[in-house]
Amino acid sequence: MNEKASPLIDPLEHLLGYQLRRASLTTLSALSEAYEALDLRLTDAIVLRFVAANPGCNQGEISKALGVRRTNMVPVVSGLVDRGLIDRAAADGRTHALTLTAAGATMHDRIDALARANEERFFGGFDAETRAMLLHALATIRARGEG
Amino acid sequence: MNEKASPLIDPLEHLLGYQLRRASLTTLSALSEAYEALDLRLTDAIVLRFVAANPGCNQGEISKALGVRRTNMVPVVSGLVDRGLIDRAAADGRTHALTLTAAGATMHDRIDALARANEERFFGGFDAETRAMLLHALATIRARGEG
DNA sequence: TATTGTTATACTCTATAACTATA
DNA sequence: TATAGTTATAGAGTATAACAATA
Repeated sequence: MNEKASPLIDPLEHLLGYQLRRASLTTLSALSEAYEALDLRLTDAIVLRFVAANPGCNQGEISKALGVRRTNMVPVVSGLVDRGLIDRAAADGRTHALTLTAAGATMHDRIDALARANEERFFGGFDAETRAMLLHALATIRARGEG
Repeated sequence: MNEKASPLIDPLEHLLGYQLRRASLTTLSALSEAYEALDLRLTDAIVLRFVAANPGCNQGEISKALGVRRTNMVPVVSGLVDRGLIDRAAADGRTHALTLTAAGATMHDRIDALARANEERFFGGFDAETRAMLLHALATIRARGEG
């Protein structure tokens, strides 16, 4: 029969938007698999990072920064509180100030180590100038969507 | 009260993996909105492109090329057949050869125009050398995930 | 009146298991 | 035995509407 390795012509090869998606999925699925060892999803890890960087923030602020709906933040934060990784303290009557617990801080260190390893795996082969250029290009692309 | 525009420190700003995701979502959601005028989803458009570039291919080959499960390809192809955009002809007893109908070819032209406009919007501001560099970097990233 | 957090809900996307028919 | 297509289903992710409590 036909034994060609890749019998199809790829009409998307030159489309930057599509290649951006495939590359993004590649790095994120690898990171997601790494986080499984910590029983965390990507969003859990991102929220822990935000709380670590912004102690006392509330979940509405995190939602806005991540560009996700307020409603979808609820089960994520609640889950992290239930697991004892985040502490939720009443700030005013309707806002809760979020901070990492000691267990959350330990988890954050593990997250950071896995994320750094993932960055090294996928981007470590590029020199500093190329990485800076990539970062700048990605920020430019995002700005073109928001503007 | 606190009137800062962005009160949160973004701990993900330097992470290429995360910025890759945000940039990818930016370009894809814009393209997805553009396709709504044609009543097509992103996957529909991609499949039409593959059939256009590879007349006579089957849906298993498309699945493999796109990196999606066989099972999830079924409703996509069936929907395009039902809408008269793709023709499905028995090749052997279990394989169907897919080709574009005349309506499918017309739709493909519209898809291509919208995709080109989207590429121009998000990547047209980069010079040819930068775009080539981006494309090469993205391919390299993907290869590091598959290897 | 606007904002924060919440519940309920629905739709899309993606993933697995199991089945039929065919090579 | 392996492959192509399919069905049913379950899990994520993401969307909207509506509500209570508070600013």
